[in-house]
Amino acid sequence: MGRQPCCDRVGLKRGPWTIEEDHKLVHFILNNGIQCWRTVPKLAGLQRCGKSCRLRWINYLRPDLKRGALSEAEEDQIIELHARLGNRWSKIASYFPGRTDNEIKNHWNTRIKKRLQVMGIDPLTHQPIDKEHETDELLSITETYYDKRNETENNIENANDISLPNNRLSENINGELWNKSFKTISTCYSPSISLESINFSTTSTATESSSNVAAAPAEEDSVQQWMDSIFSCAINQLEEDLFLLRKYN
DNA sequence: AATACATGCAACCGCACAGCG
DNA sequence: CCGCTGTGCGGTTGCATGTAT
Repeated sequence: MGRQPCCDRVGLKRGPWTIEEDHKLVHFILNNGIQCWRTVPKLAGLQRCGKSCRLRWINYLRPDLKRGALSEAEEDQIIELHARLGNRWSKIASYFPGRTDNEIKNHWNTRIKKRLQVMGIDPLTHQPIDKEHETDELLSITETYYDKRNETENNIENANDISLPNNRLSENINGELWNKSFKTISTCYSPSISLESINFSTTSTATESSSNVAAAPAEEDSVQQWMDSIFSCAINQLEEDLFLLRKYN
């Protein structure tokens, strides 16, 4: 016995939405809100299935949607998030208020992928495509970089309470590359940040962590947000380093 | 001007998962 | 624990539009 279809498809309209349908859906949702998508088309007088209505609302009709092309800065952030999160488009979209997962996914598939390929980067792995021409040293650094980045980011993601850095972060933030990155951050981001001042410990308690976090540039941010900023900065720096290494090797 | 091909994006499909009885 | 339902997600498709020949 297969799964039942989400709705009775007989007599339901498919394909592009008309202006009249859009008006009906917007009018209904703004007046009644959304209790159950399955009932929305019936109550709104639409010959569509609930799923189709939901998609239309989320991807096109929501009033808080940001229109227009994605900026280069947004593209860069998508690349960085994709390297961390993979094809988890909804998760990536959550970093861009007013943008939808569908929009970001489409943008990735149609533009960013090509941009990365032109740059010689595999969009899937975010690693250089042509490894034959890389030097051993560069390959080693690249691998260390990605390993440490993945390990550390996984630890952050897996931490029970994302507001506290009481995970095994210190074990990962100890390589030379990371030291270098944090030094960079301390100059470009905030002079008060250093590995010493952060002093993440596997045994740190919530209170201890909070006092360390107080040195962070934006006290109102959660540690997760703060770490995101740090990683963003660190990753940019590392990518710049790799670029220079490639250039001069 | 006509045709073929490429591109971008809205929409659909099927699956996974959470919540509930 | 199990089955059903509703929702959300990621992959894919198909069409409209733009560009090249």
